[in-house]
Amino acid sequence: MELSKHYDPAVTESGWYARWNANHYFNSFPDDRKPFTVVIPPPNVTGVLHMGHTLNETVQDILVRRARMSGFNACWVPGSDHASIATEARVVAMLRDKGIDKNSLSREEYLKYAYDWKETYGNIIYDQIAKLGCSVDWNRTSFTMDDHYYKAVISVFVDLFRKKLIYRGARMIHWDPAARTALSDEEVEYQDVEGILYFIRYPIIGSDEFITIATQRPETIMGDTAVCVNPQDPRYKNLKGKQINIPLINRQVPLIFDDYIDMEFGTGALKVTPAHDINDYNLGLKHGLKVINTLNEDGTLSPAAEIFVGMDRFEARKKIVERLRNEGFLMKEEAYATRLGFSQRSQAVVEPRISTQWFVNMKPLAGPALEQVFSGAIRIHPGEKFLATYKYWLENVKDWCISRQLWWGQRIPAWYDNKKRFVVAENEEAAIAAYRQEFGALQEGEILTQDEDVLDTWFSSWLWPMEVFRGITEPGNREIRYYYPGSVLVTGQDIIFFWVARMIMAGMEYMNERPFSDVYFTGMVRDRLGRKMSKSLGNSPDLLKLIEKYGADAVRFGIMISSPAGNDLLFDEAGLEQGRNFNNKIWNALKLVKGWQGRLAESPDKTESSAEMNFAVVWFENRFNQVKNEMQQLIAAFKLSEALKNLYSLIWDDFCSWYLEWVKPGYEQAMSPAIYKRTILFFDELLQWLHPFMPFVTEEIYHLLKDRGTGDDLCIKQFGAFADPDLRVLGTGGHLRALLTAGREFRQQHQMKNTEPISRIVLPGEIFGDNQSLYAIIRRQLNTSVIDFKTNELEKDQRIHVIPFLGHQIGFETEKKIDAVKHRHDLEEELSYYQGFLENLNKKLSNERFVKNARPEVVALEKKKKEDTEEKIAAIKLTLNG
RNA sequence: GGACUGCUAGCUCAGUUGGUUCAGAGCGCUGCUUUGACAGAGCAGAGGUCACUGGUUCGAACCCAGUGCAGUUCACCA
Repeated sequence: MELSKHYDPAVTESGWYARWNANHYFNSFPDDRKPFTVVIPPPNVTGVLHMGHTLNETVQDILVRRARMSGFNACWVPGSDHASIATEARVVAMLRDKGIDKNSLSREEYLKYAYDWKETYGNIIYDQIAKLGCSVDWNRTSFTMDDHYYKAVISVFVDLFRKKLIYRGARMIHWDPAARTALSDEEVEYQDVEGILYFIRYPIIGSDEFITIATQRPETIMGDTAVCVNPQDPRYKNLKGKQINIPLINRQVPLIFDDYIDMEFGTGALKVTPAHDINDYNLGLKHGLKVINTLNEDGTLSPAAEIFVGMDRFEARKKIVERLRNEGFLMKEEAYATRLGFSQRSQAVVEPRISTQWFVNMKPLAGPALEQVFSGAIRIHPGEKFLATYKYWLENVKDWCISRQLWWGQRIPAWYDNKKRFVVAENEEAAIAAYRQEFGALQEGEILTQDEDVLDTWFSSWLWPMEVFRGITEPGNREIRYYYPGSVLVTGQDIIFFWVARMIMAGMEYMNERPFSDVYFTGMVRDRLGRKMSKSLGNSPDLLKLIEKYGADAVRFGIMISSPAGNDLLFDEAGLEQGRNFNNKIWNALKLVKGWQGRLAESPDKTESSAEMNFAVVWFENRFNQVKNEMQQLIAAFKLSEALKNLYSLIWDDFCSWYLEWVKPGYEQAMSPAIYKRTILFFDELLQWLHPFMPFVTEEIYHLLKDRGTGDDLCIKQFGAFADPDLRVLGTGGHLRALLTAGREFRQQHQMKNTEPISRIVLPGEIFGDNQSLYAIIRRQLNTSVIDFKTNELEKDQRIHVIPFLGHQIGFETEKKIDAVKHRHDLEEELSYYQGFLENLNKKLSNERFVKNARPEVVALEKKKKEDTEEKIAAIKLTLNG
């Protein structure tokens, strides 16, 4: 069969993915093998996979495929997350485009639209996961709003409520005015912004005096219910018992005293607005102040504000500043650097707001989660970066606000009577029963009404490692017993609190066991210049287009090769190009090896060329063992990028550039069948080791290399055992390569083409021993027919070019005269380097303190270095004077 | 403001318990090479005061202290 010039991923990738699935290679069932369980961090159904997902999925696939090929029963569960706020925002926007107002719909009608949306986008994401080659078990696809999953979330809510770990109460929470819902602390992102500090004077009642306060938020003065100063502040001591008038609305509020006030800041006087600031709220509690909420849910001013009612808060700020200025209350404005909280999903500026919400009491859950990580039961990679953050968060964890004023999500299972008394139960029927028990029978005509709100998405995601195996809804079932706990969780470091810590809490609470043994945090994907990927910068590439252009293997390669463990990944298409070229390199090696198939010698091999005696074969086998050992260690330490680099270099340099050249038959020569067979085996195994990283090209070439029986697919081929490398063989290989390089350099310097033979090479015999196949390599690679070993008889002949080599001398004899001047110059430079080196060694060895204090091995090593260097110097001198 | 992490070749990063065959890799760069697997390539090569300043040590990219810069994260000072 004629093989194309370049490898073409498009034709092979879809075909192989379909075949793997048809053969159910990715479907897992509990059996006698050890499980290797990975649950995908479920992407939001709101959109498409971005490069961060691509990195995560690739890492997971590498680990899962490797486990599958290492005797484990690998199970990778795919799925998606309903992402309540984000999806609701998208669906509402979609409806608006269609001219439909969400508020005109019933809950049921709305949810129908939302589910349609989910079907469309969820499937796009799954298609991308497949295109990337991810070996997930599609039969296990889970969604956080599946029926059983929904039930699991509800039952966990009910259970935690009964355990008094969930409560309902009025608290100061973060309010997203755009999404019109409460948020958890984690969903608020702070940004430094340039603000203005306004100095406003408030009239003191019963005098002509004023007291000046400083604020960033003049639009909240209508919510002021006090002005506060430090009791130690001499400026204000005389104002005790005074009332203050709020400008514009003329409301009287008391002047209060509290240590909390920093006398240095601003004017040392604070306007207290308990409804709109957490600190003011606390002050209000302490001093029994009124709470006046001047903002509506959407961020406009409420009737309680009295003025500018219905105007947006930022617009109102401008107007109020204007009026304060006109009416003489605004004393000055100062530029002020501050920090504002933004909603992670809607980007709206978050408002502190007092509101009745549901909360999880986190402290009791945090303890075991902390212990799991600190005892080493759960290992975090890379540890040093995240341990401290993890610990701090858990030790200072605050209660988790879990209710959201949305429709897309699990509806809170609480039912209220007319008097707002409530019961929590799995469903309405149970609620009625529970109600009767707690409050007695319902009044005639009275009904219980379910809470309108839904739960935070993360309140469902935290059950993911359990409920994908129905561990909550069918506790103790066969699957949860087999697959739980999972092996490794791969995710972005940005959701360590949102998800990872909470999963550990839930796992400990409901399984009394960690949900996974290792957590591998990938970095953030940035562009080539280190900027975050964002839509507005247009630097976020389209995954499917990249796969179309380079192939999925190249995308995987490109993203892994530049992704050192735990560091941010600077995404650059150059890496993908490197991956594509790598595909092609392997493809061409295939073409070369296939070409030998028709040239196999008919007679059995003679001893000299038989594979076991052949230096190239022996050397490569050991080199491969060396890399296998290195890779094993690197992968165990989650250094996947390093492992891939080693393998890349093994294939490209050691296999293609050295090994294949060494065993390549000469022009019109036959190929040794024994060596051919070994070469195919090496190739097979190289593909196998590469397969987890680049599954498509390896599977394709594996099948082109040789006819395979049914079911002999690389995807499920089990790794064999491997030995430690023989270091002596590796050493000799290194010398051989150095010799060949020296020969090439010699040719380069003297403009000798490869076709022009070197008539004779003189080598010190002790370096390479008596392996004939090795000398055969030297002869062919350097294009020479004669190798002599009489180094001490190197004639003083213009045609002999003598160079120092590993403390010895080697000579190249040619037909033409060589340029001796440049040669001398190089040698002299080399000589002076070694002389300097020797001087240092001598200095060190004559230093009594060194000889006395250093370990004996080190001293011996230095002495050996000295001897070697002296030998080298002698060899160079001999050459120069020779 | 606190905490953490990093600073090694033009770029991205390795460098395990301190020992000048240890200053490395990939990409990029420079030169040469085109009938025989591969120009999506081959071969050869150039590039670094290991952020800075001190200290410990016979010896420091590596350990310690300080400084600078960058990044991450936490924090209620209006």
